[in-house]
Amino acid sequence: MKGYLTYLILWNLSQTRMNGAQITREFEKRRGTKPSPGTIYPALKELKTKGLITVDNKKTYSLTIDGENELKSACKLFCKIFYDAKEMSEFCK
Amino acid sequence: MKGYLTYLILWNLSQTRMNGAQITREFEKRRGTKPSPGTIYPALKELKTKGLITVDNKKTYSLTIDGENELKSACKLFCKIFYDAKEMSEFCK
DNA sequence: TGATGAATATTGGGTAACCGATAAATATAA
DNA sequence: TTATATTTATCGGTTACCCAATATTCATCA
Repeated sequence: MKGYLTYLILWNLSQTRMNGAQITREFEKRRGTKPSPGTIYPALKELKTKGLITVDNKKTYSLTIDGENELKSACKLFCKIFYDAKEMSEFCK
Repeated sequence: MKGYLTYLILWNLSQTRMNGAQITREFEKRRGTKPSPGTIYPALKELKTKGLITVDNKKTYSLTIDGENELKSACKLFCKIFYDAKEMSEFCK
């Protein structure tokens, strides 16, 4: 299960502003394992380059307007692909 | 968003037995675009090699016991990673 | 102030995941 | 049967995705 990292960074930042370490902990909760710094910071850098997130002087990241729009599209696609996620959660009980 | 294909093949086969063309159509519905045959058949082959699915003489694929167990674990992980999928679906409305 | 740990960042890959092109097998029907 | 479409399969290649290792900056407090 790869490929969801960037998407989840945007999603997390849409809920609350965070720094890199907080994002890392968030992923640890979700996946069980900590993502490597070599995973998280290049990802943040790329998102910044694309203008989807911004950083303040305290290294706190937050979504831009473009980032929110991007997340919205990604979110729509996610929900379309996994439209039956509810049944999945029943299945694995 | 990559990495969910194998997982969704297992999930689809847990719902109903299917051949390669049907699986392809299922993905077209979910993603909007058809996966290439170069995507779907090697994936099926690998799952068969791993003993997670079987094929009958009509090329109809179905889950094995191992496949069902594997799916269950993958499903649990999926639900853990995307535990707030419901809020996501609200977000992108 | 200096030291120690935490957070941030970069670099250089490795490989899983997927695709396009092509070919072969199978089904459908004319 | 012949022809046409559909399905199945393989192969080579590309890239997205992520990691480990290392370096640097920052924060905290003795």
